[in-house]
Amino acid sequence: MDPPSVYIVNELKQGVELAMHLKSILSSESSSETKQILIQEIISSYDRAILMVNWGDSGGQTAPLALALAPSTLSQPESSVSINETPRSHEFDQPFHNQQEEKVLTKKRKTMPTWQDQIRISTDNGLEGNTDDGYSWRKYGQKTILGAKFPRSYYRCTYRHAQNCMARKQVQRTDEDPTVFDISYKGQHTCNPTTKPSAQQPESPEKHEIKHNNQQRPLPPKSGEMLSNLKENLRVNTLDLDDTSPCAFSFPSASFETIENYHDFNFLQGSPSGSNYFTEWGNDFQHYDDSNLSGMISTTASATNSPLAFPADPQDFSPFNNSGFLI
DNA sequence: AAAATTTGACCTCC
DNA sequence: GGAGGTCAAATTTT
Repeated sequence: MDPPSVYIVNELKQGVELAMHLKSILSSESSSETKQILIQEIISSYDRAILMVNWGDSGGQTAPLALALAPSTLSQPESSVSINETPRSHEFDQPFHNQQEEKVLTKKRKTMPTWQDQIRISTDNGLEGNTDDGYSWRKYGQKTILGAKFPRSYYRCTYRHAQNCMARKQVQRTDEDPTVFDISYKGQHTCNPTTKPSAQQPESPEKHEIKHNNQQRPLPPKSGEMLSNLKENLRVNTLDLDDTSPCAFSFPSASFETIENYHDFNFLQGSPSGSNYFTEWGNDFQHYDDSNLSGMISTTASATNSPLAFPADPQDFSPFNNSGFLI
């Protein structure tokens, strides 16, 4: 489904407005920082518009999460979000009902996750806690990665067993900037957010590395709140989008059902292909690598003191809500 | 005591 | 065989 032109027009209009704003302050006393922000916003706005156009040409595939997350308002200068379509692999294994069956048929279990898409989010002040996405996660592993200075941590939804929620994410501090974290999401949250404790959720990936600040904010956040957080903390950079064109916009169409709640991306709704992920999850509960059909979203984010809301999973088909963040 | 994290072992893929 | 991902027992934290 193509994004309605109105969205594209809005982005372009915003770009124009921002440019005008910038023009008006160029000769003023405004700090160079403010100008920089405006410039970045202008660029981001146009980038998003371009993305939308490209997306529209991509044959009905959904746009990347980051596109939806792209803030339409000025954001804090120190934050940034960039989208990286980074097809890491292709996750098209056949769905199996159990591991045995899978072994019999293919002898392979797809342990290697297949991260298909990557969104880069980064903020400046490298404090932890900023990447809290509103979901409750349980760390289940850590691995040193070849060539990486810092180990990668693996998390799964706290409600994995209680609610068969197979959502996972991995976090890795980037080599270049220790204050920046790579956060990749995989799978969908099938847990019912409304049943989650309203207070205290562990969670930010980084919390494991630095356990001091601000953790425990109520979860899951209301969607409005999260959107607000996003807008306040992130800036979108649409770099690298074209590098991986073959896989760009490869999210299952349903992915945006979550996102639309934040940005009114209603045009994503009703995509024909999104309805069966859920079933697979339910049946294939036992193996860890079941999210063949799901797109992977990864973000690079450095934490800040302010919690950064981020939809961990764009494909939440939970019958309870579409946003995945309903209270 | 329960929940969460740590960490070495195990598994699968390349 | 190596790398990355996950499991699960041990340990730590709440």
